[in-house]
Amino acid sequence: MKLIYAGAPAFSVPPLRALREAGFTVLAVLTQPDKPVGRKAVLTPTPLKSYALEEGILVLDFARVRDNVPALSALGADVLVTCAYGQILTQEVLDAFPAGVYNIHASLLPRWRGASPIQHAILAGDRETGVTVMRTDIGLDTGDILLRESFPLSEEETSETLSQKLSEAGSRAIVQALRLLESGGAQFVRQPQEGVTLCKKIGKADCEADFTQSAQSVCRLIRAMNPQPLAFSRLHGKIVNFYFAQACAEEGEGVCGQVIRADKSGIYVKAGEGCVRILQLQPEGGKCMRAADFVNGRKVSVGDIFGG
RNA sequence: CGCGGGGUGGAGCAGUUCGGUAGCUCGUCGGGCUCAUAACCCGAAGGUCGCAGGUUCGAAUCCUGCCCCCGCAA
Repeated sequence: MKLIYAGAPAFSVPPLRALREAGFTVLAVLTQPDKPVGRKAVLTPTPLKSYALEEGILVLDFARVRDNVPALSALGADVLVTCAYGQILTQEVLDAFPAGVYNIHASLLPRWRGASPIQHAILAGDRETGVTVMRTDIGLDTGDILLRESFPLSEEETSETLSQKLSEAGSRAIVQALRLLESGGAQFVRQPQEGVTLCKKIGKADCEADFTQSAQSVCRLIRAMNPQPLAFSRLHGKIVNFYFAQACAEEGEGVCGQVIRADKSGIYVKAGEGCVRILQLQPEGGKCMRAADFVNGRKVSVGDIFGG
């Protein structure tokens, strides 16, 4: 079975590797054009493109796939596998693959259709998550399900660690899925009407910690936004990004967002319910550091208030 | 030329305005106290103050050029 693989972020690399190791022929990799990254706006290829180039795979990085259907068809692939590709496919694109278009999605559909399933599963405190391989249709992650792989989601997981696990699960799932297709044993299940949730792309504006909420919620936000784009708050008028924190029961006088204890064990911030023990953070303009170091440099002390 | 912060012993910072023997907290090592300790007390080691040049009797500090790190925005 010959295929074209579409993706972009690091998340999409392992499944491609797995498909090739499983013996599938990857005719080309479809990805996003290089984008300017960082302060110096250095033109940077997507992780998937870098991998493809190293492996000597043909790379197609159209700004708009929909305008390049003939070029895709010309390769003669049976299927298109997509994984966090980042472009909406048109019917014309879907029709260009005789054996169909399949997507690896990082949630248990129909929950968390959309752009940020991993972050939202953590934000919502889901107890379970996983990956879904579905037959792509014209809707937003609405296609029929071929198979899913699920596992428990602990309160320790960050988007980074969860993303790795899901990427590995997705690798196993897509290989299994394509084998089912080849053998003719594929069975599709329509997505249920119940349990549908949507998630949009996450921006920095969604990352500001609200200490009037429960400590658990704040910690979920921090875990969901680690390592990108990072949950934050303001202290003395400057932005402070949070890397790691734990909810705890520390008691103390103060308003929500106020520091009730600060020592080498962490910075304890009073929340709507419970207390957020910050363990690792990064001041605006500075490097990521342990809370103990931040306290050491006298950048925060008991009574200071986050969120001002 | 998108806006801004920063480079000072192993870590986090002060000192730079108004040049004059390099300081604080933590860590490390040694010793002490203690049933014990992440607690406390005493002591020690450890720094080309990002790099280069300039001004000066004297530069972390003033002037010029360069390198590197980071936040926001894209």
